[in-house]
Amino acid sequence: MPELPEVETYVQELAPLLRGRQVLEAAVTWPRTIALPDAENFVAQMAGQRFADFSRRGKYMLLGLESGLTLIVHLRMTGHLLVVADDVAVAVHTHVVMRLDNRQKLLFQDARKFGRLWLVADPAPILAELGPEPFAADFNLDYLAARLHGRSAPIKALLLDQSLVAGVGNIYADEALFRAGIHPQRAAGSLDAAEIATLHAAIQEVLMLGIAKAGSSLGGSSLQNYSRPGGAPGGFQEEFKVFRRTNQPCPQCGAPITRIVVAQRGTHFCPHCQPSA
DNA sequence: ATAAGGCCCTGACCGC
DNA sequence: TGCGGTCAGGGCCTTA
Repeated sequence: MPELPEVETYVQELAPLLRGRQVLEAAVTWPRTIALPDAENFVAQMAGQRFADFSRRGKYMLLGLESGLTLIVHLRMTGHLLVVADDVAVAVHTHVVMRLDNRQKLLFQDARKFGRLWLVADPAPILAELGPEPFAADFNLDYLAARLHGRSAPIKALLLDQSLVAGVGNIYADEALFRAGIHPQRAAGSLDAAEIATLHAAIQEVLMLGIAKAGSSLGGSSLQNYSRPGGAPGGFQEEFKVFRRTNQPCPQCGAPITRIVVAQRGTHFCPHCQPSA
């Protein structure tokens, strides 16, 4: 599941491939992929659009078009965007094809069909519920403390809440909590000031490390399902400390990593380094 | 308002 | 080998 680091890398790698390119025609084969407008209007409106600028907000990719419209893409679990030559056979799970003006085509593939595309004049309503970017000034200790104050939900659940901080998903939530030495089931409101500060730093650090890895030409990315926009597979086994390392030794103390379920999500932690209370 | 659970999907995996 | 069942999970929706 692509999270902020992978989406950031995606955007950076897509930009040079798409900037200035015009969409000659679009086709949609799984209409539910298109969140806005409906698939028919999406196809009609995408024709002739030219890609201009590229950015990211949380896990959303924002592909700005010269017309002023924005193509928003959320990969969710298994979505991929890739640019291939026009004559490449379209693989299974390809739900959107956009033929470009340079004998290439932009594909959206998604085995699980959770990913979504929007074509809108104003991205703001789509992004309205997102919290601050993890590296922005408004994601600070005062903010985090205020948002955690009084909350009984497990801290892991709040880290997954995109309105608290945008872009953290299941992988980096587990990694941040491990780095901070905080048990994922701790009631969010029970964290003291020192723990909040440690967690705040840990969130930024694991995301930064993720970006460095996802962006490095050798390291590839984190995820089995993640592949580069050009189509080459990203590296699969990431050096995560705890994520999906059930029963493997903790890199800090050697205790076996434990897997539990928190907020309906598989959750991995070290019971020794992340004591429950 | 908050918390918890279901839902969408299908490839991977497991046990028989 | 084949087959049925279970699991994974981001964001959205419903329920309490």
